[in-house]
Amino acid sequence: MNANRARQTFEQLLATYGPQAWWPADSPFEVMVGALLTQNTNWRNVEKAIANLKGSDMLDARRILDCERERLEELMRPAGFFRQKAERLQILCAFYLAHGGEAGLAKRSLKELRHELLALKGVGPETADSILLYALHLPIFVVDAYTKRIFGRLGLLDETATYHAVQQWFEEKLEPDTETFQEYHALIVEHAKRFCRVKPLCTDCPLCHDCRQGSSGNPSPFPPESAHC
DNA sequence: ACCCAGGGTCATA
DNA sequence: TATGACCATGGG
Repeated sequence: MNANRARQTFEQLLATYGPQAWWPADSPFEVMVGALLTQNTNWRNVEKAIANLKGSDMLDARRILDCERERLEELMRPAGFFRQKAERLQILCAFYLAHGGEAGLAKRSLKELRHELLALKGVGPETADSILLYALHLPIFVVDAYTKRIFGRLGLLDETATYHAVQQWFEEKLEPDTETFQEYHALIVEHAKRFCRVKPLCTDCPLCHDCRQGSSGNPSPFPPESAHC
């Protein structure tokens, strides 16, 4: 009965928030840029940086790679960590071009691509998996701080679990379906922004056992008494 | 004036 | 392997 908690929570999130239509971007390349820029950074700031790039007609791997570092840094400044991110974005662009863009990347296997992405400076597990899932539409589950926080507080995961352990927990309980993985991670982020911040906001949280007690009389299908936001 | 954000790298023990 | 410093902007 506990084996389906991953699936049940997904259904509940989907019923609560509806489809999230992630990743917000006009192209796979823009997804890759966003995945790098959003590292430990509010998405609003990322949008400003991407708007700057678009406004200068610079949202292009070739042009970013050829761009003077200082100029690129200025465009990316709103996204924070702009010096390291400018360097790392150019590295990612070089990788992108070396593989023949999306068409070239699409011919390679998930494992192969993941290994190569992780070898790039500035690309860790979450960034790599975000690119694989949302830019290349490959079925891999993206784990972030929110994922650990939510499922940790629900008592389903050890909050200190490694990235790989958390990823496995989901992937062994769900069918390897790209659309589901895309929707699930998006829903986790949407939910976390509302209810699962560092300072818990335990009010009418749709996942939280304690919050659900008073809301209505419907018997909660989620047993753990310890579950809270 | 603090805390936080859709992480990752590197140095140190 | 496991912490800790560091990176930097902008909103609450």
